[in-house]
Amino acid sequence: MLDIQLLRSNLPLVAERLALRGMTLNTAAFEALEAERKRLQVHTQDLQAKRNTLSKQIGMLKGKGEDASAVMAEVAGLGDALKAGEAALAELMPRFDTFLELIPNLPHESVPTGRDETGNVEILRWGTPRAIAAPRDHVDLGTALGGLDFEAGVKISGSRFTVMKGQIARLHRALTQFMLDLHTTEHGYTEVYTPYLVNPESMFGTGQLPKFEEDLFMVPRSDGSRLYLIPTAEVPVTNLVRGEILASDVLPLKFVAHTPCFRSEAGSYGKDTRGMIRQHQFDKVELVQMVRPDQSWDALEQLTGHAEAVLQKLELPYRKVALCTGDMGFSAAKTYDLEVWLPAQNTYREISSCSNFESFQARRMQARFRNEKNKPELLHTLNGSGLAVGRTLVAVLENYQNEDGSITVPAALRGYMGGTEKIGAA
RNA sequence: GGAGAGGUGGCAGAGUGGUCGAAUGUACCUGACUCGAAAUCAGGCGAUGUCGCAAGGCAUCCGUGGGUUCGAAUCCCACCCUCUCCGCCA
Repeated sequence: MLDIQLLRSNLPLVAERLALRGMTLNTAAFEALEAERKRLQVHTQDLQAKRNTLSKQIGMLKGKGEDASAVMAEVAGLGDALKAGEAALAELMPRFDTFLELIPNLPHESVPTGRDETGNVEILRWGTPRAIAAPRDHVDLGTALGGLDFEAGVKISGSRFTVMKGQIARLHRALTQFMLDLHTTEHGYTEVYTPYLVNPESMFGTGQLPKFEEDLFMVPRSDGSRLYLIPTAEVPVTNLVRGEILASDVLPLKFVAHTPCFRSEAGSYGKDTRGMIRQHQFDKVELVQMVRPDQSWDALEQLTGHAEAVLQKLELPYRKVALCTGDMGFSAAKTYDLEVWLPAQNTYREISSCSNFESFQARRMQARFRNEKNKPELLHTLNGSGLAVGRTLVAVLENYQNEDGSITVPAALRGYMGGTEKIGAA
């Protein structure tokens, strides 16, 4: 959520920055709502003030044993106007809030301008793709090894679900353990285990609701309430600080969590239908930071580096891309994507997304800390995948494939694989 | 699921219809004392919104949502959560 004061004081600037994202801000609608809000609020609060003053007089008169009937008659006359004002405000404010809640974050000035993903800017490439003659994709490799069973996933649940078995399942688990250990022991993150089902308030806090409900799996409950399956650990972990006022010296907070992620992928039918690239359920190791506002831009570079370290230790070639204004997510002020090399697709594919949200999520969540003046101030939140485990498995299978269809286990993972050096070797 | 207790400021904890946004303690900030610190003493110290150039004013907030009343932390209704005991259970 944007700062309402910014819209009031500099609406053209906000509209201009949002235009970079391809969004047209309805400034006339905002100004009309704002004018109405101001009129109603001032009017209503004025009436409330009158009522309060008169009611206090009644209290004092009665306390002294004097007659208060004249004042009581006066305050009774306020009743209808007051009720009408309060009702009108109660009707208007949700519309006002909704307008604000549907506005995405403003892109940081360093974000490249562009309409869509073609406007993204490559920052760097790391590693050199190994020459593989006629590379096979992870579907062929995993199926042949008996470790990926897409048909079983379809039978049990439906499309976009996969079953992993044997050494492939273990490799998947090894990747998770490796990532968690790396981030906790070398990058200073605290491991957390969180719920996978969260309430609507949490989804609102990180920005998935109200605008992106169709991307989520929802679980209705018998009492009429609802829970949502998390689409990323970002939601439960970032919401740890929702409604909190933190002491300044606990910042920065750095959390890492491994969770399954659930996405309905509505609107992506026909995209990446083959294999494990786009699933309704996948595992991810997520990095989350809560920092002081003056440190969030340094933190974004560091956090991205932590995600890159995973790829480097696995010796997987990748590139780092700065998303342009038109390709960024709703809540982000700036995002770097890490894209891993997939030989069978002969291209780089997203495996991590690292963003600074500045105060956008914190304002929705009312997540604050006490600053030097001892006043509550919104903190900044960041997160990034470190990494998406399913896609990392795909990358390992494809980049470490051998001519005979076996998979060499990356050196960094062998300790997690009981020393196994090769999967599917005779 | 059943029975009971409880949810008040950063924390602890008073407050059962009228100057209560809320005693007190603690934490925190400022000052005094001190070479410095601790202790002690004095003062200050909730959040959000809104109006205003400002000084400052006003509104709202005592788990949440309704209701009663001129007036609600306080009374009524519903719900949520926490704790204790019982039942069930990986």
